Amino acid sequence: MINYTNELRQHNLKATPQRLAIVSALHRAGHLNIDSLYALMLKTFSSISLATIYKNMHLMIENSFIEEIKIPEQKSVYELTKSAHSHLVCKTCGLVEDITLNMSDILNETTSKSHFVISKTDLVLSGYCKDCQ
Amino acid sequence: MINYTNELRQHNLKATPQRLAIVSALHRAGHLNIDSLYALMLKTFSSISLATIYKNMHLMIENSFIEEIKIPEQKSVYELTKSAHSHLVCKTCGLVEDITLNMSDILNETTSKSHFVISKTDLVLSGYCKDCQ
DNA sequence: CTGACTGCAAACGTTTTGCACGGTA
DNA sequence: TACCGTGCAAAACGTTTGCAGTCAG
Repeated sequence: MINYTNELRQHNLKATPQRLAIVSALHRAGHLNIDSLYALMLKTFSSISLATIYKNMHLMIENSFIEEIKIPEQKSVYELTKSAHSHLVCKTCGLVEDITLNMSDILNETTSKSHFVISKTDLVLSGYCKDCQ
Repeated sequence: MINYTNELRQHNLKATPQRLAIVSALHRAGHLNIDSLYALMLKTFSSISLATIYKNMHLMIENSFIEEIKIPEQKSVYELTKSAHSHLVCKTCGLVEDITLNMSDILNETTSKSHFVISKTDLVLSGYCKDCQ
């Protein structure tokens, strides 16, 4: 199990036990919504507060340590910040998976068809995972 | 101003004045969040209830008459269902615009890199519109 | 030692519900 | 006329806040 103490400090965040637990839960699970994260945390911190979870999520999002992913017809999930990528979501079981796709054609097409300057692309591909097809 | 009476009925929805007003507001504005929609509705229906708005949104989403678009760091907006397309969002002024992009390369790449069967793609391109650059 | 973090409880904003009345088909 | 839809008020829900005590650095 990786120790995130230094990473947290580099993002101006104190390495409290609760925070370390949140981060390593995200590391292990990949993607978690608030409820699942809270449920996981309760296993090790029986008295952790939902307020603590929310406060930490905001703080870590502000400091770009984690990111929120909004998903159609599902609750948002959170993940540790990594290099840009897209998401696969299973409509049946809710599984969320990362996938790295080449966006350059899309961005070129956007530039030629609009007057927007794009700084971020969020792509969610919904369908059915291997097990649910 | 287009009359949506028949379209509503085709989707098993009675054409009430409130519902017609919601639909034509969406038609005119293109994309609206709940607050803006409610504010607009109050101009013509001074006693319309937020509960009515919510009930209608759900009903019309279930019947595929309208769709919710989830946007990073902004409130969701709603639009009349049209053929598949992506969205441009301005980080400064919040403007949401439709854009039709060719997704076939992305879908092919996804098929070759994963075991998901994709049925829907949601792409939000965030950046700066012509006026806000 | 000091400021930041935690847990609790209360507050808050948003969305949902139940119900009596009113309107569409 | 029969049912569906509306508006109101209350309830439920998820999230945020204030505060006193605790802990990391």
